[in-house]
Amino acid sequence: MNRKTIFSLIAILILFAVFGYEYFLEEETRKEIVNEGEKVKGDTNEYFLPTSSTGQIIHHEGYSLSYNEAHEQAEWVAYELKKSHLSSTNFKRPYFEIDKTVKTGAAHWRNYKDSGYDRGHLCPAGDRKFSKEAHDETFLTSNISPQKHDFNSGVWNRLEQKVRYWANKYDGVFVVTGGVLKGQMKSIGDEEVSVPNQFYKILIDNNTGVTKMIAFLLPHENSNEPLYKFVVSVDKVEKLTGIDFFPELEDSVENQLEASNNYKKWQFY
DNA sequence: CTGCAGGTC
DNA sequence: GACCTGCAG
Repeated sequence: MNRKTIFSLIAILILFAVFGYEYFLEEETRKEIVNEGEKVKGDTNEYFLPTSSTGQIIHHEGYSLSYNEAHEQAEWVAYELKKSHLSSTNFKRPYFEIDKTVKTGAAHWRNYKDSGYDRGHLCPAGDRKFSKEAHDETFLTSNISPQKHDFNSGVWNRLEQKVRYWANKYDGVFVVTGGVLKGQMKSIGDEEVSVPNQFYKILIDNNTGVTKMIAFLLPHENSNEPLYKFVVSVDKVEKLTGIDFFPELEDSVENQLEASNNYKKWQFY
């Protein structure tokens, strides 16, 4: 074997090493963005996860969800919004992507194209701005529900901003949100993604001493009414959705908090 | 912040 | 389909 041949072989080996390493890095990146959804991540406050009526709970890095295949969207999305998560950084919006960890197949964003409905985030991108990965992860279609644009950019957006206000004020809140997937609903796209007639959002906070809860139930239409007018008991949302929201709480605490629609512990202004 | 539409490659 | 820019509530 002459010297030229040896150099050629070494060069080829180096090329394989470099490309192999790059492929490895890409694999790692993919796992970060769309993990296998098998483990509860350290950042997920499992204690507050609701039950699933569909048997398909998925854990991502930045949020967990229960996917309802019949309606092609999550029945709930849950995550903790810590005070330290609040950030003013501005990431460019990525493209919506099918959530491959949904074994029954998550909806394609094409269902929403020209439907007249927004691809409405359940876990808002604005709540996951502490990292590019967490932000982009909210653009999985398992985190999306059809929403009227006026509603999404209006009263729903106001509520999401209020949640950020409370996360800052009360040093973090745990959030569960979704559409009410019951009754007669319109649907959009070839996969017939259901359009909920109501959306709910439930908050729990145990960071400031006494555990407190608040639940909102909003008709799927824009409104200029103040947000407190949409407050309901957690029990009411449970009856509507068939979901048990905080099963791990001690029963006496759970029963008392979930029956109440008193929002005096939550400061609105 | 919340999003969509249109044009290019 | 991916990517960019512009526009709207």
